[in-house]
Amino acid sequence: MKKQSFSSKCYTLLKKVPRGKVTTYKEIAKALGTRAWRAVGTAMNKNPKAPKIPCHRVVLSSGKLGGFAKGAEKKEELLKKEGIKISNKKIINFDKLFFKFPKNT
DNA sequence: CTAATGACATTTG
DNA sequence: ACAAATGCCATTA
Repeated sequence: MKKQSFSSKCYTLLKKVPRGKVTTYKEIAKALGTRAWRAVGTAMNKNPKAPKIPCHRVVLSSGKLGGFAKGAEKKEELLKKEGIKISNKKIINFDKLFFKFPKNT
């Protein structure tokens, strides 16, 4: 397993996101050194490790929730439980709740 | 290998 | 500001 699939890297980064914070597909892709936001979302949809990965903490770069395999409504509820305030499917204090990945590990 | 798909992002009207 | 159209990259058939 020297080189995991692109999706596996996304899950790894996602697990690094602390509870109560959120990240965007674009940031993940950028952290991986790519521009495949699309592929990131596609990878999340597969979500082979559903409860193991906080996929519900990933939102659109616009600050909106985006989509969710179990339903966007469910995702909103989960984020609210994390302590995140949401209004009209939009995250409040998004820039404050936004978790950015470190450049060097 | 080629074509189609998708939990997105950016630009244009 | 919002909606629609276009572009993007990796995965799947």
